[in-house]
Amino acid sequence: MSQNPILKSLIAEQLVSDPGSARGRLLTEAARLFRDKGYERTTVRDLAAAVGIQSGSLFHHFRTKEEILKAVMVETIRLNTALMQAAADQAESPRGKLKALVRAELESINGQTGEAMAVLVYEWRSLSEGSRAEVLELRDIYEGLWLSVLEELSGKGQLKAEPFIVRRMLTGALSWTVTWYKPERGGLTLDGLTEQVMAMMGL
Amino acid sequence: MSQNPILKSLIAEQLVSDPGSARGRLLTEAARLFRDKGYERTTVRDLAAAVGIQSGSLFHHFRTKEEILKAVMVETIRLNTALMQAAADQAESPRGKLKALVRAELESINGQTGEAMAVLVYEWRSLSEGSRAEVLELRDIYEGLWLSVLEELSGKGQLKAEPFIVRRMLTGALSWTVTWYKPERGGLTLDGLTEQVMAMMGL
DNA sequence: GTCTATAAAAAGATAGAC
DNA sequence: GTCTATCTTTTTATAGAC
Repeated sequence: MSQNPILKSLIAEQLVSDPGSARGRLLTEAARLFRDKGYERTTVRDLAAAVGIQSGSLFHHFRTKEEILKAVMVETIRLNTALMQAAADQAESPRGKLKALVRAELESINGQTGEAMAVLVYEWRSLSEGSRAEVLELRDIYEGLWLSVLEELSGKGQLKAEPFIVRRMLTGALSWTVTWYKPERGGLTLDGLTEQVMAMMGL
Repeated sequence: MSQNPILKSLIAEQLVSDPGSARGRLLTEAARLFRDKGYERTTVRDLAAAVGIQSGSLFHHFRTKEEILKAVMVETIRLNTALMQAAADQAESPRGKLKALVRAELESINGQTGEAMAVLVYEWRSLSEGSRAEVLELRDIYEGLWLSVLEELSGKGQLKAEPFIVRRMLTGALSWTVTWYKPERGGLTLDGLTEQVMAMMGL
């Protein structure tokens, strides 16, 4: 199992769980179930069965079911903030940076960690009030990354609408791809999809 | 209670429930609860309380809780197909038609029927397999309306990306506005938001 | 058409043995 | 760290009176 160097360093810093560990495997399976069935429809018995243990044993790892949801969200946003940062750093021009961000977010949503990204976007309501604050704080960092690139682009007159509105439109549009984009069949590659998104914005 | 003439004629044809009727009021309240708490977190007791009856009495109107979800979706898509058709018919040019569709969908999502539109988009997973077919059939008509306008625009060389991809991006982007767009505070009107969306596409 | 009462099942969580 | 067994609560749905 070869691992992304970014993921590797986050694991070393204990900011995300090793996918090979018991906790990591549970969170991976939880993300998949939460995306497919929704958090509420997923029972603790489903979660336990997915990693091959009994439901009672789950509570040795997490105090409540909601704590699992929160962990999925926190670790996902930490990982993806690092991924976006790395993507943006690779490019020089503002346009190149935006394209790299779009590509990276599409990859996250439709790739291995896609389940977890979808959970982050669509299961917000199921997070308890207390947990929201922590996730929100992390999300602000993530969004700040996007905004700084969009504002740079806007400053050069290359953006046709307001940066914060463009970002919100992109959030909706890119996350929605999880419901329809199937890279396996049909000729549209991730790069092709990225191009379409950029083209749509006249970039 | 003055009513939209389009809504009025749909009620007359018994394609959607009168919001004043018992059934109509229940569906309105159900849509609101389903959007705010999610379908699964909303109990039949919540639904009953929202219209001032006991939970047992609900089952005189609907056989199951899921039937309520399905009814919300079916009636919402019927109403909105009619609304989009009327909007598109008002404009002459392809660009004008697209703008009218964007405006109308934003209005639906963020206006009085917005709760129900959000349910349609975000509660799809909670619909039983059997019910999906019926809703899907109606959705195809709705989407066909958008596609014909986008293809017309594309034929004139005014669209920078493929019609079906643009539509899917718009679906995600416009429905996502329900999570952040607050017309009351902040200066952005619905027309302003519509302009931003069109501008983003270079239109 | 709504009420009360309750059946029947499902779900989150706990306790103690191994 | 996982198992079995079970408690407690919640939830959908039903039955029959009014």
